[in-house]
Amino acid sequence: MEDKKHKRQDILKSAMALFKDKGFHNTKVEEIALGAGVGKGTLYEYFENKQDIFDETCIEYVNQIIDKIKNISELNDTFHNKLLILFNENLRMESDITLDNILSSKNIISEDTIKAIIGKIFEMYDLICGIIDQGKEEGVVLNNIRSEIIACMLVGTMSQYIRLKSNMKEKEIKEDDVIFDLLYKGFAVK
Amino acid sequence: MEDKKHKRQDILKSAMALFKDKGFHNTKVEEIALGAGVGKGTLYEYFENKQDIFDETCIEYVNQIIDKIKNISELNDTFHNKLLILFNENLRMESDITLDNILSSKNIISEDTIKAIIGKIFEMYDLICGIIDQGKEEGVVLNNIRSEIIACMLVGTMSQYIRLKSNMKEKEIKEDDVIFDLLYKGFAVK
Amino acid sequence: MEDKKHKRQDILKSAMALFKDKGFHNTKVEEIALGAGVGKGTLYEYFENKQDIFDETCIEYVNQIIDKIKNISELNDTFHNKLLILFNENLRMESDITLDNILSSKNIISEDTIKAIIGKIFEMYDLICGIIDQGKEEGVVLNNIRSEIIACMLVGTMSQYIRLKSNMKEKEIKEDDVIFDLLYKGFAVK
Amino acid sequence: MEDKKHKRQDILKSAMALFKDKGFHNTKVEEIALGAGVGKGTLYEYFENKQDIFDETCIEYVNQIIDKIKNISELNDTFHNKLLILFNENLRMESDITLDNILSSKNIISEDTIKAIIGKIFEMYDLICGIIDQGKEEGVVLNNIRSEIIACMLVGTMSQYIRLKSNMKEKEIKEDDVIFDLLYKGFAVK
DNA sequence: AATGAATGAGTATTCATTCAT
DNA sequence: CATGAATGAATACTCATTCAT
Repeated sequence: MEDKKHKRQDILKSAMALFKDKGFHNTKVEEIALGAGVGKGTLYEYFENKQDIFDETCIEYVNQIIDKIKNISELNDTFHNKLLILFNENLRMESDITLDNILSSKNIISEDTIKAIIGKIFEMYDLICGIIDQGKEEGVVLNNIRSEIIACMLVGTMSQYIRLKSNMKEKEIKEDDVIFDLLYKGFAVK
Repeated sequence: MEDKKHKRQDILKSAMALFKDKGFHNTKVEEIALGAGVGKGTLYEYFENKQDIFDETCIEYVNQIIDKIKNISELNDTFHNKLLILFNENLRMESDITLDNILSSKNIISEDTIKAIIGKIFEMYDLICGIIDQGKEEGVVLNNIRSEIIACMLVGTMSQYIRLKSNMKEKEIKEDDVIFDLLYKGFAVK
Repeated sequence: MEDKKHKRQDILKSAMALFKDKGFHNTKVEEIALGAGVGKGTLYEYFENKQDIFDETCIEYVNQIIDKIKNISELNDTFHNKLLILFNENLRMESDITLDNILSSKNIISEDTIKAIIGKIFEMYDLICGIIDQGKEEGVVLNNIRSEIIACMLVGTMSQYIRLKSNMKEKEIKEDDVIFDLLYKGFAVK
Repeated sequence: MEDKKHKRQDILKSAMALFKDKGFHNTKVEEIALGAGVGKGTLYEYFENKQDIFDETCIEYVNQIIDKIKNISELNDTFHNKLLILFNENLRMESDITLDNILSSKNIISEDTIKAIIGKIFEMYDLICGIIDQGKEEGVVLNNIRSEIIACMLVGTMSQYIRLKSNMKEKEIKEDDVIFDLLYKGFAVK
């Protein structure tokens, strides 16, 4: 039974790597099997079809992201530090926390899975709002603005900053703390 | 000659609509031809292959976005108003200005086209930085922060806000001016 | 247009030969294409799928049989001679006139096609009953027995006789006129 | 040992039901195992492969038919009554006594099994000829006609009548005794 | 002896591309 | 120039068979 769960994980792992690298249509079922160290037919013992594998891969990926944020939000630390950790974590992952890049494969994922992922986005926002609420309690964050809106700015800016860095590797961009400061104080002259 | 250019545009237009709606792999060459009102073989008179059509479609799309931003930046108006127009324009398009959603089809676009698009992203950033520089001249925007970084916050926040709105249609979110204000002043308690 | 109809016929002809020889499941689509002198993909220009080809093949085959019987029934000849021709025709074809051997592939043919074929069996019976009615008018065939029942004996006996001959080639069986006589007079001692 | 024979029978029984219902290619080995209440692997303890199971199933089926005819022929009764019983028995089975419907799966059965079945057809004919010979001795059946030929008419007519009944369920056909009479006296006007 | 998880050979079908008209 | 009929390479999926337990 343990073994069965393990093989399933192997398949998902192999699939995730390939889907990330080559996309859904350019990944052959046989490659997934090869990567997982099992036979082609075995995939169909654990999954309905290729689509099913993709959907589960998305869910799995999304869950990993959620888990990371949850861990951060449960830390015994200040709002500021949690934000810092969240930021660095994302930088390290070289992916964004928005989950939106998954939704960009809308024409591939099944309706049900899309709904599930949108649900996860809610969940993620809730977690981040929790962190922001802590900031409000600490008296660090403005009280009169809905946390969702602040979360939106945080998430958007962070992920955009990360994309900018990865796209424009030639131009040196290392203003990690500048952008952080910007979020706190805005760009307006006081 | 005029006619030739025209037919080419028809094909690109048909292709863009289909690619947006169904993605690259789910769009059949025959459908593109049908939508353009030409024969299947004709596509190959104007383009190398399906891949080529996709690449050109991306470039075309990107150019449209650039054009819009250029138009805005060339307006004879204040920094604040230009930002407002940019924001509303994007809201209206229900797509983001980041071009990143195009880059999410990395495994489809050819290397060369990706480079071209990244070039366009530079271009877009330059245009937005131009607007921000105007803000600095007007004394409205902080002078001691690189414009790229501010642009990054602007672009990221705007697009994230738009995504949030489209994903969570049930939850009423209409804090358009709140988020605008947030960018100016940050979320920190003064 | 003529050409198109022609190619369709080529495919059906190739398919019929292969299906007769090897059955549905042992006949590969590629073989049908090869036999018809066209590419694999071409089959799908003219037919929905393999199943469709099979169904059409059955209908085609059935129509050929019906045509033969119709031709015989429309001859300007006596009941007896028509029966003789029918009998010899079947002997020559080395298949039976019952159409039932087609219905033996029940689990292969689609519902609709089965219905169509059963309809054809009615048609065939009607034609044979027509011949029998002529016999009644000629005063050669008993008037007080439903023609269907007589047709049943005719068809059954003929086809069984043919099967017997083909299965038991070693044992000499050449009582063609004996069995014919038997049908007329029965086996009872007078 | 008893147990071994029993399990073998279970498998054949399950297989026969499925093959009759769905045909060879649409019956999965797993289903046979399931129906027999054994594991998939167990089938291969008792049979070489799926083909082998099918062949044995055919033989089994054929033997059942032979047995029935043998039982009838061994009855202590008149020719006429034996014929009547044979006829009704077949009607009840809703299948024909000809074994030819088995031979219609020619492309599935192995060469050897086909030979075996043709042998069985001989056997069956011999049994029916025995019954007919009894009729001759009783002075009821014409003496100057080979029994095989009469058997051929009997078998062919009976099975055709049964097929007709099953195919044309809507049209009422209940001339069981009429067709019986027809065999005795033929259709000719005296 | 009995099992069923694992396997991969085998095949129908799709669709971008070609080229004769 | 324009076309669309013809093509076959490419690939997801099935299922009989094996073999470690």
